[in-house]
Amino acid sequence: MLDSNIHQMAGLLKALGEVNRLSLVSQLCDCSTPQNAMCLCGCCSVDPSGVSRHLKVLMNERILSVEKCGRERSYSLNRAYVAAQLRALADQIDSNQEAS
Amino acid sequence: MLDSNIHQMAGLLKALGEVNRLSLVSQLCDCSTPQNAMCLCGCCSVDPSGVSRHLKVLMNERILSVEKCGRERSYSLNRAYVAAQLRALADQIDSNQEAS
DNA sequence: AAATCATTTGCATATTTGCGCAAATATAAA
DNA sequence: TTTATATTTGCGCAAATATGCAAATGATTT
Repeated sequence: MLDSNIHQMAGLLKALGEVNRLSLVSQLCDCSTPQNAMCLCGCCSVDPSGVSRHLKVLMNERILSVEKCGRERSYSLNRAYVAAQLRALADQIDSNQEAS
Repeated sequence: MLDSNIHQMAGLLKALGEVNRLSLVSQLCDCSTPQNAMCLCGCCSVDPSGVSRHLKVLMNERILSVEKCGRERSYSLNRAYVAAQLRALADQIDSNQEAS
């Protein structure tokens, strides 16, 4: 596995590997429509500023997308991208064994 | 997604989401035979005690298995388990969208 | 314009995490 | 038994992280 890929993948996994952030992702995963931050506050025990920061981390890893709607911001999960990354890693783990 | 599953999954992702640990996993992924800790030191810039701690974290998340061989311990990647967990998450992300 | 609502940011703090070094432990070899 | 090798653990430290609160910002409503 290439070094740059390892860094990128580690960044993605680290962003997902925090309970409150994964709860946010899980919540967005169950919604077909984008959700704003206030609404997302309900699913994890963190105040709005904390949620805002977590969403920012998820954005930086391209896990979420935003759309501005008036004074709210609607977040949605980049399903295809995240799923593809996870499957790519799973595929490597499954199939990459070589001699020695 | 169930709360206990979120914690478990977050633990797995957090363990994988650190560059040196993911490098260790990547290294083990490329080997068909188990590797000992000294050998694994080469793939990340961490001293033996650090590697030992990282391996312990990965063990706690069931990502690796050990086998004692004399004074060495041979580590191997639990390919099926890790790949299955990652795919399960990818599947949920792909398919779990519901109304509203 | 003033009030209100949603979100972000500065600040302080507590906790966690990764790290190296040195010492301890475990096991094998001389 | 002494020595050497592999691994783990205690300790301290520095950096990163998560969090809440209060203030700032942006945008809508009254």
